[in-house]
Amino acid sequence: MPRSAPARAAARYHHGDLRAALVDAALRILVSRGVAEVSLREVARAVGVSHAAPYRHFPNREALLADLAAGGFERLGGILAELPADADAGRRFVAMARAYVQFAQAEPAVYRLMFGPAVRKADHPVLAEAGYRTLDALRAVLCALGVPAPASAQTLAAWSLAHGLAQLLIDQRLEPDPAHDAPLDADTLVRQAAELFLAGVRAEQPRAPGRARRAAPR
Amino acid sequence: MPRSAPARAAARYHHGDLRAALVDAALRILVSRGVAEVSLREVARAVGVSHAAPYRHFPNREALLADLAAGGFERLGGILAELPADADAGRRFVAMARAYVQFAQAEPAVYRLMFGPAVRKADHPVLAEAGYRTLDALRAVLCALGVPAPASAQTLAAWSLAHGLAQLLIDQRLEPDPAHDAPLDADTLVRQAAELFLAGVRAEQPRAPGRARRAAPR
DNA sequence: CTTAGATGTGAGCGCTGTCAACATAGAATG
DNA sequence: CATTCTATGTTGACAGCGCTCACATCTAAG
Repeated sequence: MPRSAPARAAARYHHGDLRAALVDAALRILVSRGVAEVSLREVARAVGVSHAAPYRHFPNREALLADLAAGGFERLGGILAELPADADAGRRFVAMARAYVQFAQAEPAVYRLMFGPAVRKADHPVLAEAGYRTLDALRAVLCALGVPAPASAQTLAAWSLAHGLAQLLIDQRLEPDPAHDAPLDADTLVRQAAELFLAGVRAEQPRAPGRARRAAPR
Repeated sequence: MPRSAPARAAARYHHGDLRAALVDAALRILVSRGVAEVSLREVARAVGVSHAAPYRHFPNREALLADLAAGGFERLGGILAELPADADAGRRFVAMARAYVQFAQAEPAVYRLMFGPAVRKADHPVLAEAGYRTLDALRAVLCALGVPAPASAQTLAAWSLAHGLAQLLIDQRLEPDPAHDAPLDADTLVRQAAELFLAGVRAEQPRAPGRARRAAPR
């Protein structure tokens, strides 16, 4: 069966849009069988081209994975951008944390690709940029909460909390310890953690009248 | 040159303690060149045995990696256990967070192995157990802080914070955004994050009656 | 039409994990 | 001591992988 618009005949020498088809197949394999199974040869096989064809569109395997990661950043960015606007910045923060972790749980393999070491961001500056922009959404909410500096420890701590929670959840590190029966509802956990964080921010906030101690560490 | 005590002759058929030598060589390669370079054949080469010899001691590559991860848990457990006792539970908590992140930064590849998906804990229950025991140390400190349930959201949030911070740091996700010149001293960041967390815990604490926070801070 | 560039093919290299058959050493047993 | 058993190491092989090359084919510009 032909696979896309410009493909009318069954077997054509030129594919039409091989690059997109490769990314598509790779994503399917990534989601269903894990990153280890995403080989250029397997992807080529899935699309129905020769094993060397992908090299006309990607310099190497990592570049293909980087493309998948970039797609993940796009989806995550869209989700965070379309969160319902809430007057209460605190509720907005909690909602964002929940959406963030839910994304990681919905696409664990992609999430690992986005933030893990599989694709070195040094070789793919687009990804570093995408990461910064994702962080910007978080910054905006925290700014509305009254957190001063844009790259403050609070912002990074918030991200760390969400990232750590996501990571631990998708790597099954928070499975209920057999010693203590805890059903562990992930979403509840995220909400509680986010509120705990909020409590911390609000507790430290009043101490800054006009802003007391700013950067000046040590 | 002979490599260990029971090896006096230059080339013996039996190695003496090949298993330990393999783990040792693997760790060296892991640290110096990354997990991707840790191949059974390369490790065997480094030790000076044939390429199939490792299969007498490990059923597959993942089992060798699991051993490295277990070693990491042991070292981390030792570090956390030997933290200087401090009367103030809050200071103890901050010290623990710092030690935790410092370990991750000192042995990033091992840390990733310990908590990442490279080694499936389902196949290596020893690792899951080790993870729980590491968490126990954290639980103890938080318990001293007055956090009620042992598997409470607070405990998991604390772990998530430390884990996320460690992960983001070793994956270079917190590199100073070129847009904002922040030198980003990791240790300061960890301390601030930990104190923010403490503030949150203390702010939520008084709501629990029957026992106010005893660990009278400052 | 001609030709140049882009895109897909096929063969092949060296690497890997893993297995099976074989070789050897050390320990247990007679 | 001689024998046998078992643990351990070796050799050889297979399939799969990333990647590169020379070549084939298609598309489009001149």
